[in-house]
Amino acid sequence: MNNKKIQEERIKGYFIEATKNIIKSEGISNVSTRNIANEAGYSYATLYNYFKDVKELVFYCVQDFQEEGEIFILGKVKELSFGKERIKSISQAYVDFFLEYPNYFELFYLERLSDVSSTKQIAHLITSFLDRMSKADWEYCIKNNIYTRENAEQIKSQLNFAINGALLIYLNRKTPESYTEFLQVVEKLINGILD
Amino acid sequence: MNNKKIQEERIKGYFIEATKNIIKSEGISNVSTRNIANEAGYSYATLYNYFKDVKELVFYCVQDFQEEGEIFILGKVKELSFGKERIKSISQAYVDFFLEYPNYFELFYLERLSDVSSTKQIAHLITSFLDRMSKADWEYCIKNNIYTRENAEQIKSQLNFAINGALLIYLNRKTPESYTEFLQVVEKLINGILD
DNA sequence: ACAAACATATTAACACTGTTAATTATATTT
DNA sequence: AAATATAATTAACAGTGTTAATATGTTTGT
Repeated sequence: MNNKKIQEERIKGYFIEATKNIIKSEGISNVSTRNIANEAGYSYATLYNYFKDVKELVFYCVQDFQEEGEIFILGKVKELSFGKERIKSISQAYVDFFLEYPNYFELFYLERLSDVSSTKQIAHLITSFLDRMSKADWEYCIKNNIYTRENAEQIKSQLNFAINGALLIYLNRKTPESYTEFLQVVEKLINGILD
Repeated sequence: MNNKKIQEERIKGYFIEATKNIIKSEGISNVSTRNIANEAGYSYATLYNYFKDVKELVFYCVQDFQEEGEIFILGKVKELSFGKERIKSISQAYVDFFLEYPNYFELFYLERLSDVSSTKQIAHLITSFLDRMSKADWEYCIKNNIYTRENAEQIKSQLNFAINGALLIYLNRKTPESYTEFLQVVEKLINGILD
């Protein structure tokens, strides 16, 4: 009974790993059942013994990619102490992460959700990512009267929406046109919201 | 020479009209060459005599949908006079428009662009939509010292990113879960940015 | 009026896609 | 070793976008 579960999880893991590799290297538009199965070393139909559909499988990658993101972001702010400046740096690093891995942004925000049960949790995982990364800093700011709790909630929400909106428009609508221009826009945006 | 151009534009129009109808009623995921051609009264391959690919055709709909949006938004703010409150109402109406026609938001922001030449103009049309709708109000505010020009640019940018980010997360990630909750979030967001 | 040239529309075909059912292969249990 | 359960595979279906070859209609020159 337990062995069966372990083996099942292992095989699921092979499919997830294969999917991750394809998203990482070729982007989500190149993800297909045949493609995944080939990379995983199975036939394409085997996938359906372990996942409801290919969308469910694809969204299983979110968790792992987010762990990558956490490491990426924390690596960029590790020598900073809690506070407003660290929130700025985390926000900046969050943008940098998706600039370096635009395929992840596609998965996180652009890909249509499936109607499977786990969807809600994944969606929550995604939308609370930035907040989670800067949680301690916000608490610090509130405790030190830099922001009121109410004020903090408001600004946090603004920041999250604005940053993801900016990424959406840059990555999916190529506006502004140049990379450096976008970096300037983001910097102004973050400072404008937090100050 | 001119007749030919006229006829060509007419037939293009039939395809665009067909595509618009499908997007409107069934959503962008149900758009297909066969589907469009059937609605337009042609064979699916005929499409390629008039458009480089189906994505080019699909993005031709943006202009018409935006005109719908303009009418929708202006209809909701027509008795207001220029100023900050009108910017708020326009922003609110902008959100309302995409809440009523989420398929349009998908096309405007979620659909992957083609690499055809006209892409850049369409992308610009999309990303400057909200700014265009409130252009006169911003000028009014600057002239009346409600905002400095620099300040206005900053806030306009924040507003645009945040609103589209909020729509992205609500429409594509179902966060927050309820409609009414989202309306509250948006109202707070708009007020928070503009005040 | 007729044939040649051109423009346009259609069908057939290709290489894909996700998904399901039937079939085969592999373990497991009796 | 035989019977049973489990898992993986192939075949098939109904789609997709796109292209090439074919058929149709229109215009032009003789």
